[in-house]
Amino acid sequence: MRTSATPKHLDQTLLALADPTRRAILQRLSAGEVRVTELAQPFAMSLNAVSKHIRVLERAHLVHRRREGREHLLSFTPKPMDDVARWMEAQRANWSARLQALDDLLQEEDRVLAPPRKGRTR
Amino acid sequence: MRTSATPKHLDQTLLALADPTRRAILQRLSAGEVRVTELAQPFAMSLNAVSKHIRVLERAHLVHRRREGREHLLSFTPKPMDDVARWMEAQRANWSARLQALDDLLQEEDRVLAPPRKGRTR
DNA sequence: TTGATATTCAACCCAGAGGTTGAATGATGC
DNA sequence: GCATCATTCAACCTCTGGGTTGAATATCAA
Repeated sequence: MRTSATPKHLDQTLLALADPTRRAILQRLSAGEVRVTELAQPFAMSLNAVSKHIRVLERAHLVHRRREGREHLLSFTPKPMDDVARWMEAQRANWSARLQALDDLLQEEDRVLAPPRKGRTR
Repeated sequence: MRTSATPKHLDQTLLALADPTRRAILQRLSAGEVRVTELAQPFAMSLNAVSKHIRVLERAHLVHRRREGREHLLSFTPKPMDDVARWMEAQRANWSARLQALDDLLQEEDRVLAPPRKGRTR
């Protein structure tokens, strides 16, 4: 079934990561499960605002919520980040392949402009 | 002077990447310089829309523009992607360190709950 | 000059982010 | 049952993103 890495997924993951508050949340969460209120405490914004950020992270599947009574325990889910990493790696490969091709081309030009020295030039 | 990797930079880079059109543009550009019109051609949107996307990519320093007469030649600049990769790598390290700590803890608990067997329990 | 081409600028539209406040829901503890 | 605590839902505001169209700018070609 292969759920990972459709463009839509990438969009949501990257969008979720493109905010310092949310990155801070992930950082905190990567140290272990935290309750919503506890998580919100250090931020200079309302609990509601943090709650919304959490929803964005959930939508991107970067955060998982486990209900325990009235408390909601949040944890980090790294898989979407792996997908991003894979995309970036593919991009990097593309890029360096192009540089290699360019390099080859330049070397070819050199060979043409300055043929195997045998006197002759000049 | 160290320009790289302030949160603001990361925000702009990740935001720029969080759009399929812009990712496609980067893909195309990683194969070499392209003119704006040429670049816009395959997309089902106005030239102006593509022009705006390009501006977003420039703001994130993912694309460099070289003017040659009336033509603007665009090229891919990979450095901001490296910064993203570095952040993700740090995050990943954090995460696995936590898993390791958790693992150690569980092992410790095991040792406590089931001490070096010597009969005794039951 | 004049006309065509490459590109941006400007104004506008609509949807969605990111924040607020206030009310609703749902578990807990007496 | 009742007050309290943890959390979300709902409505609202403002700003920005992504798109449009139409006009402006700059270069090329004649």
